[in-house]
Amino acid sequence: MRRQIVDAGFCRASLEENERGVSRIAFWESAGGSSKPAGLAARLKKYFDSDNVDFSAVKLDLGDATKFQRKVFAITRKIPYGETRTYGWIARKLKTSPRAVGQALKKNPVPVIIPCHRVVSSEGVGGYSGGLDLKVKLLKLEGALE
DNA sequence: TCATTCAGCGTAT
DNA sequence: ATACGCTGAATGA
Repeated sequence: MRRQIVDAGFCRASLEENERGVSRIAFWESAGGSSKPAGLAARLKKYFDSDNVDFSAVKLDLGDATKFQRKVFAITRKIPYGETRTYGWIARKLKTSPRAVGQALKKNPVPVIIPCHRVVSSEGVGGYSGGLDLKVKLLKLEGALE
């Protein structure tokens, strides 16, 4: 398993990948520091620099995700950069409830690559496991939010 | 147009 | 069996 740190100004991210694919991304607050991104890490960095980076081909290792969660993740990955969908929109596609969708998204092990921040509530932005402020920042970064 | 309520469904316990 | 959410629709004022 390989682990890299991406420094992105308003936050830092750790990126883990193994032979099966990317397994986890986690964020934390940043206050300086350094790293040398390469490969996918470089693309993540580019994304944080406000570029439209396409992660749709990135291989993922979803680990212990349930079947339902995988379905939600698959749909979420197809939401284009700069666009949003509602929990209800995904729920209708899967014939389930919006709440169940939120539950599943909360378990997303690889934010950004699976863009769960693009899934918002019908009124407002909804929640985010990495902190609501980060969700808002990502959406603004993509121009999906004023 | 708000503010509450509650239906609905996957998970955790 | 039961309680809880990254919700949303219905209800009531």
